[in-house]
Parts: sequence; C-alpha cells; structure tokens
Amino acid sequence: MPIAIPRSRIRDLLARSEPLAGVCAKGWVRTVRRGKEVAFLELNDGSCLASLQVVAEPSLAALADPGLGTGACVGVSGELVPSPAAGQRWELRASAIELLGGADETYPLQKKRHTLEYLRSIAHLRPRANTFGALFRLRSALAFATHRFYRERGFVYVHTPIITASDCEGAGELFRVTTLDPQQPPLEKGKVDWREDFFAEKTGLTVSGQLEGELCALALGDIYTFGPTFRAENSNTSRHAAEFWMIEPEMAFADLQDDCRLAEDFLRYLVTFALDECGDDLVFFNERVEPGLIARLEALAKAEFSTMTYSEAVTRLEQSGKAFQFPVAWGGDLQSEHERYLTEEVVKGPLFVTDYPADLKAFYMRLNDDRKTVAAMDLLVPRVGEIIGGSQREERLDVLRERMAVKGVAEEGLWWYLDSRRWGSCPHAGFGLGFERLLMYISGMENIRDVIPFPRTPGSAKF
RNA sequence: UCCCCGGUAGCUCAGUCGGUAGAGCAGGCGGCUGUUAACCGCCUUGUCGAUGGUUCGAGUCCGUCCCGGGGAGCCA
Repeated sequence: MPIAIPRSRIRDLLARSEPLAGVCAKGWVRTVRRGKEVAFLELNDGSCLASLQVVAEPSLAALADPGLGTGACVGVSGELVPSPAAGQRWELRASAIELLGGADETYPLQKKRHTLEYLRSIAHLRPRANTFGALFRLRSALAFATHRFYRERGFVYVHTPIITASDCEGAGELFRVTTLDPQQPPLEKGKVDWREDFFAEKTGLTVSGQLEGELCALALGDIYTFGPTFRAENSNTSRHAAEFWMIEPEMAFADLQDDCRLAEDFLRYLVTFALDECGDDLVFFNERVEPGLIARLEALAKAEFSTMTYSEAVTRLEQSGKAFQFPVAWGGDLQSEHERYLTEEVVKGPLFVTDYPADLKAFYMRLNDDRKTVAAMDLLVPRVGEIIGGSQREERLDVLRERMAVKGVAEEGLWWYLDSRRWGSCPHAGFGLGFERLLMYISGMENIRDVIPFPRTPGSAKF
C-alpha cells in the first residue's frame, strides 16, 4: 500500500531539534541489518551525506522481499525519535516500508570500498556513492557561489555561443559541427565546400567564450560567462577533459593588477563558501580523500596570494639547485615540474606568475612596454597546477594587428573583434577558471574524470 | 601522440622457477545480536583482456591489438 504522507528530506529530518510523528522519508538503501527482533536500514536520499537509520520490526512485509537489499529504493513512514544507541542522534521508527524499486545482489555498487576507476565504469550509478554525492553537492554549491559572487559585484552574466566559427583563437583543437554527409560532402576543387554547410561556413564547438565576452565587457562594463567549453585535444591526463565548464570574467577599465585581484577574491570567496556551506561534505573529503584538506582550505581563505613575474620565476628556478628534467631558460615554457616546484615548494600556496614572454602567449594579450613580454597571468596552485589563466587584453588596434601578423592569425575571421578596438576601445582584462580544476582543488580529488558527472575524454563519451 | 605500469571470481587482490586457480569482501543457507561497512559457521562463483606464437605443458615467456591508470606534450 503506497504511503500517503508527504516526503521529508533526510537533511531536514536530521536537523530537527524535536521528535516528529507521521513522517515519511524516501531514498536508497545503503545497508540492511536484519535481526530476529529488530532490523536496521541505512537510508540515503542524496540531500546530505548522512544516512537516516530506520528501525523496523522484522515482521514488516517489505523486509521479507528479496529485492530489499543494498541499492533498493524505499519509502518509509513512521516516527522520528531520538536514537537510544550511539552513532546517530535521530532514527526513524518505521510503521510501514514500501519497496519502490528493488535491487538484488547483482547491484554493482556494493557496500564496500570501490576504486575510483571502477566507479567511473559505472558512472550511471556512482552518484549514489558517498564520494560522488558529496562532490555533486559541492559542485552545485560552487556554481551557485560563482553567480552570487559576480552578482554581488555588479557583473552581468552573458551567454556566449556554444557553436562558433572563430577557430583562430588558438586555444585548442575544435570539434567540428556540421550537417554535411561525412560520406559524401559537397566538394569544390577536391576540398570540402563549407559554404554548403548549415551555417555556410566552417563551424565548431567553442573553445572559449572570451572573445565574445570582451565585446560584451566593452558595452556592459563587467561581465562573466559560465558555460561548457570543448577541446578536441588528444590529451590523456588527470587534468584534461574534452568537455569542461569554464568561468570567464571580463572587466572594462581594468589592468593586470585588477585582474589578479579579482581572481584572488573569487578563489577566496569560493573556498570560504565551501567551508561555510558544505561542511559535512568537506569533512568527508578531509577524512577519505585528502587528509588535511580543511586546514589547507582554511589557510587559503586567509592567506595572501604570492605574485612573481615570469622573469623572477625563471631566476628562482635557476637558483634552486634542483635538477629538473627539463632545463630552465628565459623564453621557454614553464614545465609542469617547474610550476609544481614554484607553487608547492617556493611559495607553498597559490602563486600568480605574470608577464610571460610574448612569444609564448596568445595574440590578444597586451604587449608590455618592454615589447618582449605580455600582461598575462597564470594562477598556479599546489597539486592541480594552472587553475586560472588570464591577461590584460591588447586594446590598441595597431599593436593588436601587429601581434596577429606575428602570430599568423588571419584578420578576416576576426574583423568583428578588431572593430571593438576600432571604435571605443579601452583597457580591459579578464581570465578563465576551469571549474573542474577548481573542484579538484577544493575537494582534493585527483582526477578530473571524478569531478564531473559524466566525463568526456579521448575515446570515451559513455553515458 | 609519446614513455611507464596494469588487466586473474560481482568487487579488492595474491598466484614462487612455466607444472593445470586462491584469499578477503559481496552473495546463499544457518546461528546470534539495539545494530553501526555488525559478528560466527558452512557453501556457491573463473572465456586468467583479445589474438597469434614458443613449449610436452602458458595466468606466468614473446609478438600484435583492445581497455584502464600514471607521467609528458597541449591547456583550464
């Protein structure tokens, strides 16, 4: 017989200060302990990390159902009472149990420790595991915190296109978007004639909303984007996904210092928000994923971020006496091992590296007066590496065109971007923050595939 | 794409010198218990990633391929 009482969330039940009769909880059974005189169910509904202990008479009909095992979905009605035993404050004394969806012993998510690799292979079920429940609640909270942060500062949220024709940004390989028949595309002199395609030109999925974001910043002042981003790079690492979410603020009338300040405030706000709003889930990560996590986050919430120029960084690396696998030289990219040394050993915390050689960076970054470096910044953090990359943008039309020529970026596809410098240009700056890398940093999880519900990586787009 | 490591029961793993498959957990049965990933006893479970080769004999050695992980490059 279906239970007629409205459902309460377990999170709300466990937060009560008084007992309550006539309650109903619904969720998924984590474990069943059957005894002769009493049976216990651990019920979790995803509203919080903790499960609700259900105490039942073994005579209740549903308890005899072979489908009532780990993984089953049930509704329970009864009375919320103080628990006489240690381990939990409240328990639900069941008067009725309704088996909504049974689960037999073939249920892949058993009540034991599984490896993250295995859980990845059952991504359709892993949201029901503690780690992933905690992670996806954290993910949701930090997405909300992002919007709140920018709204509090008067930034306008803009939606930049997912499908783009500008593949000239150089941020990475594009996924092609087309409605042409791959077996028989229209040809023009032996080459695919993209004018016949849906958009009458070559298009792909966005690798960054930055260029369009700049256009909006040069009208609305301060803006941000927060959306999916796609890179068709064949990167097989714990830090890269083919589909990820990026937050890209862009500020008019701002220079590189303003940019770093915003990045620092933003990161600190997010960490503080997680500490304030996701306490139980962070405790779980602190105990099961990264010991010392909470202390690290609390330190970060207070600490000043370090800053050093690329040139200083190179000097520090040269003077370190460390034997790096890759040599350090001014003009070369900082390798992962170099970045790790700087953030983990030199400053032991978040580090802005600024003013990179112009040759290493994108065409839109503002050329410094030395004409050798650009007003770029990378924020490096321990464990994760680069979490934010940003710059002051080149607002001077002539310098921008010069830089495009040097970098081999064609002006045709970017006439609209150049127009923003042709009329009413102004100094502006912005950055991109990889949302999954942020989650890795705040949760202590070490693989990007484990901080997004259904990861897309080379060779894998399941679920 | 390159380098390294791995793939054995539903899960986590062991498997010696090449000699014919093993433990814990999960599951089943029984017992016990206001229990806490309960506990105790008994029991079931295998295309040893795929394929070809060497050998009297291959989980074990060799080749190729597939999948997973780590690192590199690229980047967020």
